[in-house]
Amino acid sequence: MLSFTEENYLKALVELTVFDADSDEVGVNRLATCLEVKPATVSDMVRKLRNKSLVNYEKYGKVSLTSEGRLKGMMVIRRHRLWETFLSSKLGFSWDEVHELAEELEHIHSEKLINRLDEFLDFPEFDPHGDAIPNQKGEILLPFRRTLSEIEVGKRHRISAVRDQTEVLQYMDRIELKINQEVTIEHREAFDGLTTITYGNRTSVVSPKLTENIFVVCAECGKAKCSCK
Amino acid sequence: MLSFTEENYLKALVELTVFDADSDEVGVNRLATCLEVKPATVSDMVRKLRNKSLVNYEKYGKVSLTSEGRLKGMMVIRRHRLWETFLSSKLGFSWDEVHELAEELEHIHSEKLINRLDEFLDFPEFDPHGDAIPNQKGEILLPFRRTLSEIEVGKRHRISAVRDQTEVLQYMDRIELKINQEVTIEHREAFDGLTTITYGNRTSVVSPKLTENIFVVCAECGKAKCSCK
DNA sequence: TATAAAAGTTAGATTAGTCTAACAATTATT
DNA sequence: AATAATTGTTAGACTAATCTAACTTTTATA
Ligand SMILES: [Mn+2]
Ligand SMILES: [Mn+2]
Ligand SMILES: [Mn+2]
Ligand SMILES: [Mn+2]
Repeated sequence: MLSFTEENYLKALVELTVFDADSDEVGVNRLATCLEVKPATVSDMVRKLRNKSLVNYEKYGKVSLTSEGRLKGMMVIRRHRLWETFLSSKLGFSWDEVHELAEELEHIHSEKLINRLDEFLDFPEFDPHGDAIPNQKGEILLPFRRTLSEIEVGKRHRISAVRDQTEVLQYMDRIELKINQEVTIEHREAFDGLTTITYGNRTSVVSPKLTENIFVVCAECGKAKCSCK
Repeated sequence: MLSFTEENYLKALVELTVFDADSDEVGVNRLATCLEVKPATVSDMVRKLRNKSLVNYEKYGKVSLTSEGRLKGMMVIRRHRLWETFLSSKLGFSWDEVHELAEELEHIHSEKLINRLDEFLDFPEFDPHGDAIPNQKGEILLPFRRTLSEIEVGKRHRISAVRDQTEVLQYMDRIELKINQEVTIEHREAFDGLTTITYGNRTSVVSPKLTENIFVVCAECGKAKCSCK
């Protein structure tokens, strides 16, 4: 049985090498920053995870997940996202409150519990932030993702997901920007990336700090990578 | 914030000094047995809990809860019993499965979560084993309890609660003995305590190992201590 | 390519929770 | 009251997860 700590390392590795898909391996420093511990701590820990066949790693090399490690990490994310969905849809928590609670709940070790919860929630596909929920086998829809900071001016898009960070979510609440809402970029300032967006009957000027955390798809075809005119 | 371990010590102390109410203090050995650790471990730990003002204790003396310790312990039990109720009533787990899962869930630290859960479950008074659920203030109905092994022959009683032990619960399922069922003792063998009981349209011979774990009240007045003829 | 910077490792310390083995205090029994 | 049994404490060791400080390897740059 894995400890909370080991599970958090595997979860972070999935996030760094599967979701943020530039590379399927990652350095010790990067992992340390992400987990908010010192590189020395990570060095020790990845050796331990290698001995359990959960990661590939050798001294001074990069770290990557084995298929077993990837599955274990994916299951932590499945639990996290299902609990977030439960808290939001059944207990009425707002989308900026659920992540912190799910950080604890994700470590409850019972496959039966999580599958029953999945059923109770009617097998949701997405969590409250628009992130896909891995299935029982650890499989997940991994769409190519594009952020509001990358798309061209003038074309209608729809918000599909948001990075799960309290401040982002609370800010979006404040300007009434929601998942599934259609958004158009009116103007993007080359100098500092300040962006004017319209949505519903509103117009807002927002910074890259926000637009980099919002994922969108084409409003017409529903895809992030599309060839609609 | 208390660790899992500290919470388990407080929970055990509530069980030993509040529920099993012969005395409001307990020795190190007893506590050690109950927690399945060695007395040496308990000696260290209770000193630590005393320094946090959660227990009263001095070297070679007995251990008892302070009011703060009692409240903290009671809240662990509140969480445990609410999660058991959730697992049973919403996720369809059987009464012999819920305890083990609740042992993990009881350590999720969020008062807001547990109060929302309470509301979601419609403020249940009892968990699936008939145990009262402490309220938000840590108050609990503490009925005088009498077991099936103690009551007189011939008088009708009703099962109010069962000690939460997997084997007991599974055995009761097997002989179709349920909470709220009316039971009469037909005969109790003085030699070994073997007891013949009737309930519904059945008769069973059961041992003290079972009857000592089943709590009953008078079928007429609903009290454990009654003067009905 | 030589050197500087960045990335990564190791050694030694710390904290929480546990253990065993030896010892000390309290309580029960003759 | 003396002795035995029970109960409880202490010292020293171990594991997991973390840190700091010193050191080494790899990578980037002049
Ligand atoms: Mn989250
Ligand atoms: Mn976590
Ligand atoms: Mn229980
Ligand atoms: Mn527990």
